[in-house]
Amino acid sequence: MLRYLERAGLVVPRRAQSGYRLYGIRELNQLRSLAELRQVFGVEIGELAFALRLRREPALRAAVDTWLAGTDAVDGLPAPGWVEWEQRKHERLLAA
Amino acid sequence: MLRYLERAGLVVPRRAQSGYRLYGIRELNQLRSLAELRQVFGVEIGELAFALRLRREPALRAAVDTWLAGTDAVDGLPAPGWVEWEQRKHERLLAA
DNA sequence: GCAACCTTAGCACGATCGTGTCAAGCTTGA
DNA sequence: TCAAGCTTGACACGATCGTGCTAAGGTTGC
Repeated sequence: MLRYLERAGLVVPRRAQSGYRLYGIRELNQLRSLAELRQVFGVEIGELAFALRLRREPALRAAVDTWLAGTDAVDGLPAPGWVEWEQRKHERLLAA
Repeated sequence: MLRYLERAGLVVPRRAQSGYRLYGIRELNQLRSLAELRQVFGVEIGELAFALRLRREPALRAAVDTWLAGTDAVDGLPAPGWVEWEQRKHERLLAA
């Protein structure tokens, strides 16, 4: 389990010269609050790792933000007839 | 596949009275850029859904931000001896 | 009215997740 | 030196992901 979290980059302990993992209070706190996050919000490990990626890769963050902006941008609009019409047309073309 | 994305809350088309899904240009754009996100950045569907959750649930966002702040906060510190010692002690106690 | 298309529900199936356990070897402390 | 404890690598195993397909039935357009 600890090695799994380490591979995910979430809780990475220091190493002694011998290679032993050194879990300090910092890591213990991370482990405790991670368990809380999972229990309270149902956050998966991969999801938290993704949030970490978002924070470390600005390009990814920008791309995701852009995508999400397009998602909930104009949500309450009534469907204009032409959209429905366009939709039919595109559906036909979607065979490709 | 489309129904899967819909259940994930990522691409949710309007519905006709009959129940038919109405995919307009907006949804087609979402689908296209979603495919690009996945291909370019290796983003999984669940991960994007999580980013959406982050944007919609402020409490979750705050909790995750706090956790991440603790993760990469003081990363370059040399290990003080007492941390190593504490680590031993806590390890003994971790049998519980 | 009928063919073509949509709906949901459900099963299948390989891939990955999350976790545990076992084997073989290196480290450490008394 | 020797037992206890750590390391990595590997396998196992249920659960979920991502995707496709089929079945049974409603909608639509000609």
